[in-house]
Amino acid sequence: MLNHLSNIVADMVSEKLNDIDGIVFNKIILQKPKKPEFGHFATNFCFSLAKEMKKSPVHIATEYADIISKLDFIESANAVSGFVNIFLKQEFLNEISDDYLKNGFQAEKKNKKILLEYISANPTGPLHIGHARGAIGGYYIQKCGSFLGYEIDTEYYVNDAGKQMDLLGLSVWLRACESILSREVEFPEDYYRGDYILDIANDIYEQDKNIIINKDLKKIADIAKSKVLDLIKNDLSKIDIHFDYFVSEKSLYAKWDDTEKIIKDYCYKKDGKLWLETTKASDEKDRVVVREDGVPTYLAGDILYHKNKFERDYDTYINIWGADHHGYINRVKSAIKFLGFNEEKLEILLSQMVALLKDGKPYKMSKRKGNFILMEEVREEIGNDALKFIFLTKKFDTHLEFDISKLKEQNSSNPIFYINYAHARINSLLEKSQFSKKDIENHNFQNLSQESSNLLLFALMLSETIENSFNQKAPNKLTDYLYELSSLFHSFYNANKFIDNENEKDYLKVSIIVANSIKIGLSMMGIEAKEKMY
RNA sequence: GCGUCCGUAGCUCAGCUGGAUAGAGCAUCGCCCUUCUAAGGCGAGGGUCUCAGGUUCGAAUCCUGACGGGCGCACCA
Repeated sequence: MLNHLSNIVADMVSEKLNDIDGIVFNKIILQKPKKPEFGHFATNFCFSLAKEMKKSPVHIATEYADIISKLDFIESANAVSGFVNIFLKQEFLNEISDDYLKNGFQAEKKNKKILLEYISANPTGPLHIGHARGAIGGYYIQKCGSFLGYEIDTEYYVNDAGKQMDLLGLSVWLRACESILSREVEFPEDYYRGDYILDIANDIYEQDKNIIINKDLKKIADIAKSKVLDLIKNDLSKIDIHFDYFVSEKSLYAKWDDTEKIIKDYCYKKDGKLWLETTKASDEKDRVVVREDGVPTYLAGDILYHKNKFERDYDTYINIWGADHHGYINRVKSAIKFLGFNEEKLEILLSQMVALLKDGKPYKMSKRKGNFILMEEVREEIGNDALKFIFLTKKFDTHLEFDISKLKEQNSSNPIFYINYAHARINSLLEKSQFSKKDIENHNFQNLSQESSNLLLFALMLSETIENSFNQKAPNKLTDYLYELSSLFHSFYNANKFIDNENEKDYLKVSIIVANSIKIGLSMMGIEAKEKMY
């Protein structure tokens, strides 16, 4: 069981109070106080008890602080205007630290299977910077989830059916006609531009020129799709993203007739189309699933896809969608209900749009016009680590604003450098010290100052930070934590000399724990902590 | 118009299961390298938490209503 420090302490305090009083404390919630002098932990439960007990919070706090301070792992517990501020004993901190150094964080299996679907960008062009948020966010969710003991499979839904595929085929063919066959062609307004279209055209022509000459659009589209998908996979592999499954939309349609039978009670015909009564669930209007010409709509594909997903029997399904799809949630959830599945198992995370600026001005991207910024382009410019970190510094549902020009000049102002720097400094201190790492790890704290115990305590709170971040799907909780931890360390470093200090072993043991937490934290983002900065 | 996300320092954003003096980065201005990595630290200035009501011992946080912005409102994906 992954036992978080604040839980351990809260449990022991609750238990003690239950023993002496009629009131049952389920669990006291401990907070990290704003100021270090308020203690290692603080709790405000006296405020909520005041009404029930008909006593003033201050009175209650005084009474309980006295009891709490008698616990053998507590150094002191003080009542301050209704709060109880708790300081832990050095021996207790030592015990927790040794456990951390020896066992790390070992999460027990949660026996919960999660299917995480993310990115699922249409295979009509390489990934652009707007996709990066979902991509990196999904990767993060997967890492944290696995760390916490969930079993997570990842999946990419490939929209390889419909009009856009026709358009992709046509775009490639037209480019081939223009550039290879030197014919005069007229491009429709909304065709796909970009160099990759020409590359694909060239490839196909080299492989079998007849495909182009005979204008075999179906075949062209088919080849183009798989080539684009390869491009996407290649971009993703560079940031270490790999999927367990790719599911093709096209391949699902073979089962449409059977599926239609299951939901037929919720369907009706009107104007030659088949409608789904999604208003009977939670939607605002009914939706067409099959058009007059017999071609199923995109929703039909999603019905098939979610049927397919739910038949695979996971405990939870997480989809990460772009926020522009939010109107789609009710439709899909309605359909899942009609199929006889529990739609509450589906959690949809909307990642808000990334608004791009260029030199302070709004920068509009359009895939079809070809004026989009590729994720790969930015990755090459600023590197894997910065790309990943930056996209995780904000909640999914915050609108994110990036200035492309600034992003490209990221240097010392980039927080990832700051965090790595702390890690590298610790590494360097350990090299400088006359004591071996083993000596330091085996050392028992002798004389922890308030600053050092504060730093230590914060470093020990890594696991609960990851859990909170995962549960709330808020990656910024971890990036903020790592930044703050690094900041505490840098401060401490500047204020204290480590080597040849009488407290050298104390300081270095704390530092090892800080470095561990930084390392594990960064690994959740697929970033390797640096041992050296130069 | 309806739905949805949001509105906190000059800018980008934390803080939101109600609690101690509302925080950070960037930008601006000072200070700290004969001392372990200055890609660092310390300090200063900068706020009517959009507005108006309500709930309460206590509201940036919860509720209602305005106002302002992004996105969506397809038989496109």
